[in-house]
Amino acid sequence: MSWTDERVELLKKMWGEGQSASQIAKELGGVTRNAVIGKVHRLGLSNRTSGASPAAKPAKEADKAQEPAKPAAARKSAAPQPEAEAPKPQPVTTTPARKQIIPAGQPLPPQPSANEIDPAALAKVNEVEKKAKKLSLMELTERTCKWPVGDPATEDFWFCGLPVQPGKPYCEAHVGVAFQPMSTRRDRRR
DNA sequence: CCCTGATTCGC
DNA sequence: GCGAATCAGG
Repeated sequence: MSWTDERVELLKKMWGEGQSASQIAKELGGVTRNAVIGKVHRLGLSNRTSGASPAAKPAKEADKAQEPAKPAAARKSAAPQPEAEAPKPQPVTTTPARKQIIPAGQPLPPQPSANEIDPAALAKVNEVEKKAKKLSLMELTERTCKWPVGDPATEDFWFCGLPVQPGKPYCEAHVGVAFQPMSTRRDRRR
C-alpha cells in the first residue's frame, strides 16, 4: 500500500482527531502503526500530548535552523501546526473511507439490576459514571467503553466511553460488573 | 501484559 | 520516502 492522497488525508484527519496510530493503521489497512507514525512524522505533524514521551529529547540537538518565515500566502496543503479544531470545511464529496466503526458483535450488557453484584464493583461503577464521557452510539470506537447507561428509550442514554480494558469492550469498572465469573461469595447451596 | 508515540536505519 | 525494529514511557 502506498500513501495516496486520500490515505494521507484520512491519516491527517484521524491524527487530528486524536486517534491513536494503531487505530489509524487499522482503519487504513495495509499498514502498521509504525508506518502511520513514521508517516506522521514525515508529514511534520506530530506532537499530540499523549500517553508517551512528553518531551523526550536526547541530547542530540545540534542546531536549530527554524523556518525562515514563510510567505503569508503559502500553500495550504502542508499543515504546519494543527492547532485546535477550527472551522474545517469538510469535503462533502462522497464520504470516502469514513466508515463507522461500531462495536460489531459485542452484545451490550443487560443493565445489571444491582443484584448479585459485588457492592464494591457497583460503587466503582457509580463513581465512574460521573467521569463517563457520555458518548453516543456513533461516537464509540474500539477502545471506548461500550457500557450503556440510562434508558435507551429516553434522552438520558449514553455510553460510558472511558478507555476500555485491552481486549475488553468495557472500561475497568464496567468490566468488573459485566464479567463476574464466579459468585462473589461461595456458592452456598448445591 | 496491554498500550502509546519516537527514533533509527536499511531498504 | 518508507516502515520494521527498536526504544521509551504509561
